[in-house]
Amino acid sequence: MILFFLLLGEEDTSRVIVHIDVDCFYAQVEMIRDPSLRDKPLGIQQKYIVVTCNYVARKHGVTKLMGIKQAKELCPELVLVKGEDLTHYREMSYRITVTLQKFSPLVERLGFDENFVDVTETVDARLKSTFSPQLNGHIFPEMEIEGTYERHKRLACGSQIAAEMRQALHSDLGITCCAGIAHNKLLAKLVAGQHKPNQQTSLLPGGVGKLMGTLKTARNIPGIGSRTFKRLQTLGISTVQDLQDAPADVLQAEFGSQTAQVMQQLCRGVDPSPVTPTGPPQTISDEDSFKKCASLQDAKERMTGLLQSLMKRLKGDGRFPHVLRVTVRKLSASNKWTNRESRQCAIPSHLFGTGAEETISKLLDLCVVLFCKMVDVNHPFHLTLINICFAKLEARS
DNA sequence: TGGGGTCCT
DNA sequence: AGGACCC
Repeated sequence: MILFFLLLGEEDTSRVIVHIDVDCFYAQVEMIRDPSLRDKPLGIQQKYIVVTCNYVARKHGVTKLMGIKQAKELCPELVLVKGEDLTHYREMSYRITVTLQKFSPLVERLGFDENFVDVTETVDARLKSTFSPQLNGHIFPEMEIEGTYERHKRLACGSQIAAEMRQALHSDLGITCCAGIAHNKLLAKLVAGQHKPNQQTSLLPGGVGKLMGTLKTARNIPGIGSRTFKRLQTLGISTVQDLQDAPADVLQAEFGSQTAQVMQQLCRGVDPSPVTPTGPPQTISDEDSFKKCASLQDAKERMTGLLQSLMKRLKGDGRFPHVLRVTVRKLSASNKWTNRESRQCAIPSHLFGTGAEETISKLLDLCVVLFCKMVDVNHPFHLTLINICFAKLEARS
């Protein structure tokens, strides 16, 4: 049946995808670590930015990525916890993914605080035992339709599984989250945001157009980033409706036929991309930003610190990296971001054979070589960021 | 605007 | 090695 429709170019609406989006993730982790923070306005601080905050702080108008100064003006009682060290967030993030993997092996991470889960097979298995679930949580669009639940058993079953996932996250880890349930990743993610925090929403197939219509601009479609959006605006395209109405040949001329087709599918709520299980990380990196680094000595001290914390993470991972990359950001007249430069080299395997001290010192030597390919240390320089990345992680042979 | 990540060109 | 995207 499915194959027949796909051969006719119809989209596959038979999957059941759950998107899990943790509420104000870093703030929750800190509130779990220190429950006395629960009823206080809390912001997580990285450098001079509040990267996220709890809902008490949001009531006072504090938002994500707000400057400390402005946040304190809006909310003088704001409690700030430093969050530059991601260790605890990373650990909780993986515990969340592991918990979700008990429901299906098809779990895809997106950042530290979002996961997609394809529960199609679980739904099919449950529905075989002639059991008719009620829909759990909110429904989009919000309206009473006769027979809604009967005609959408698979969605209702998915919503029950989502509720069980959220219960497991809460009882096992103390984490609250939102969930979106729909027939593809795009729609599951978008619908999850309809009721926040700590709630879940299921999308009826008939509500796709309305859901896409809630987006302010095409920029709000995941997959259409700032660069692509600027190019669209060049063509006079700004809203989702503009994109839906745009002639295919106009988009093809600007973006090529493949990306043009993907964009026109996305703006209609069509997303055939599979949930791809994430597996162990491809890279392990650590970075630090600062006002000024202007000497090789300073850079070496900073890189040593980064290498020390990277080595601890590597021990937990169990694999060994075969590539080392150093990235710097130079203080630049104009472009604050995208002005990073990087150099990489192979890591000789024997380097991890000896003690940690030895290893770090040899890695630092490699870092200095890479660093000097980007920075003329005989000339004055001014860096604002250094990143060290381990890549090509493989089991030791 | 942080401190991470992914994949593609 | 850089660029786009995501959080």
